[in-house]
Amino acid sequence: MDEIKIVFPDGSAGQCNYGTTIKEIIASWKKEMLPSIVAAKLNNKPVDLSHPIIEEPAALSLINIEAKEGLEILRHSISHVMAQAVKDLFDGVQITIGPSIEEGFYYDFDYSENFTPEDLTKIEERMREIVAADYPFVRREMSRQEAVSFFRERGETYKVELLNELPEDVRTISLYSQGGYVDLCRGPHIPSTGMIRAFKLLNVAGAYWRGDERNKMLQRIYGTGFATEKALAEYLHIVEEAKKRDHRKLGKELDLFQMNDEAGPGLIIFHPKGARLRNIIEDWERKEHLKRGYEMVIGPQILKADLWKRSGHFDHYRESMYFTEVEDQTYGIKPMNCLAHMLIYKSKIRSYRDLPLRYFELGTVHRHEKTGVLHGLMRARQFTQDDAHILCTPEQLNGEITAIADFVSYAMQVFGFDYDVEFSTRPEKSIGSDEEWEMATAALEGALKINKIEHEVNEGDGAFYGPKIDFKLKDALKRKWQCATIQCDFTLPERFDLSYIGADGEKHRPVMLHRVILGAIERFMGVLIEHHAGAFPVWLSPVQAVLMTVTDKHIPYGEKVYNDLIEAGIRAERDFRNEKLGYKIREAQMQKVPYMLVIGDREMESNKVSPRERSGKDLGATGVDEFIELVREKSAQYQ
RNA sequence: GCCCACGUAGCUCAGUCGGUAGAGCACAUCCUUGGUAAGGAUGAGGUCACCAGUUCAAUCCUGGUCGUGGGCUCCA
Repeated sequence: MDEIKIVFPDGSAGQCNYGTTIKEIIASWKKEMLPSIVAAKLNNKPVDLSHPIIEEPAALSLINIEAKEGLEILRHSISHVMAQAVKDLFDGVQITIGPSIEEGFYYDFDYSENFTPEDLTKIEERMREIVAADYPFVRREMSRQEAVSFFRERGETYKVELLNELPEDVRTISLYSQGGYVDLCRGPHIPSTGMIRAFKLLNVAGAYWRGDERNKMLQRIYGTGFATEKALAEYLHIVEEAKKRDHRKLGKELDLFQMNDEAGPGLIIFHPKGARLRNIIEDWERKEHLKRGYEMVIGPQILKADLWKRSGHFDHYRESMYFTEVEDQTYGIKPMNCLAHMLIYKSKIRSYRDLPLRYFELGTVHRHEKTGVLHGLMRARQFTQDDAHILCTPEQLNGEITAIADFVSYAMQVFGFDYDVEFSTRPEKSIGSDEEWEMATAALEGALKINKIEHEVNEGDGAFYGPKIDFKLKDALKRKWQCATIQCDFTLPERFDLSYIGADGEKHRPVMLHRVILGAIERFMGVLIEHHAGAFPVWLSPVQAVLMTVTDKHIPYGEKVYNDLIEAGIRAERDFRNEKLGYKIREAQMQKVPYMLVIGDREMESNKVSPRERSGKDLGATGVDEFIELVREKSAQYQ
């Protein structure tokens, strides 16, 4: 067979000689495209550009460097270049794995010394040399046996381990090399190192071999790469922007909360303004839950350990719980709110006519999170969930899930977020029977299907007592945050022997849903802070307006206006200090207060205020009532 | 919990190759009464995270503890 029929990416037909490489085909077809093509797909299989065409049919499509897939290949190739640079510079380094990840790539190394930030600079320099040398990425295939002895000879024991753990049926192993560096890799890769134009090494971190904490800690170098310098600069700019928005930084600057060494790690102390913000959110929660048929309940903070044994928490969640001894009794400090809700249900005989019962609690829980995971408001040891437990008949399950999904959708709209939905199934460590899990899984999945809710599936990611639907909101920087979740639980009603009397006069087991809407209020506040960069919309602003006098003689009138605003429920503050107006404005601006009300001669004479928006826009002289109305309009969600 | 880095005034940070520290902002007092992002002067403020060790001498070196940050594992 000398001639092979090929189908070009645009669908047109052509032919080439047996063994012609894809690169050669593109060169003769549309040469100008070559610089932006990292790899190709041959009959939908990703391959290198150096791949020869030796089979029919040969349908080609190209992978552009700017496309998601192209970027992944580019980054993966950069990680190989980085590994080469590290091997060149440091003796005795063992390479392990180095994939591309969402925002870049990493490579894990086993090395006796620690890499320093200066080392990163050196590695980058060496990488630039490798890029300048324009080494081709060469694919080589060998048998499993050959590959094992090849890496064993080179002292790359991690690669040998990887090879040994490949499934039996993998017989041929592919290796990629560039400029003397060889790595075990499936590929494809970019044609040569010269194609790399924009990359940066970001930081060094520890990472367990194969992500298992029982294994050795390796050193991971993170980096990122883009098709162009411009795209890299844009990415680095977003990283900077994220740093500026860091809720821990803004929390301090805006005087919202503190974390205090003396109080303990993971414990949040809300300052007046942070407490106000939190109260606004919680008021909104109560109002919305009452509207939707929830009843508010309040459980105790500690419950006897025996009860936690009964619920299964003692066996499955003990490591994350705090315990305390009182009068020879062990009490568990609640890490979840469900127990008291179970006891409320059990306090009397329930009829099917009572269901569904929806118990809502802004429940404060304590979880003994590992120190290394604590992160400002996002990950604390004490936090408050907008938690509810719904007890219903199996038939009602669908409607309840639908209603929750609607609630979440409404909440996200009110707070201004987009979101994704993820569905998680049974994890390894779980309680309950197979049938229960199947029923619960089918119920959640069914509701998603009926309501046509688009979602991803995370196998094995569910809670230990049931499968769950997670809603991940997306903030202004497109970062995802876990907030709402719906978890189906057939186990707890069983363990607590919950029942209701059905229309048939018989006892039946109710089904339970655990759900949160905003999740942890603390985390949600953290997300809000970062989403708005601290400049909250009027309805959420801890301080909605600052009154500022031009001179001391305006203070009496200022006090009168202040009283009017406070009376009307506006969160106003006074800045009547002996400072210039510009100074007061600057301060209010940095505190990101939505309105600054200037009070001088003109306002005093006309009985008005002059609001200046946070944007810098001057609204001109406005009656006090008129201003109150304006703020009310902008706070409609809250009223 | 694990790996690495870090911890200096209320905040942001400088500094001391071992001889008990400094700036800007904030704060206080005084002057100034000034219309849309910093008016001026003076002053107060630190057991250099904590505990040991080495040393004539430790904020600096060593070890430990606590905390913070970036990750890993885990998770609302």
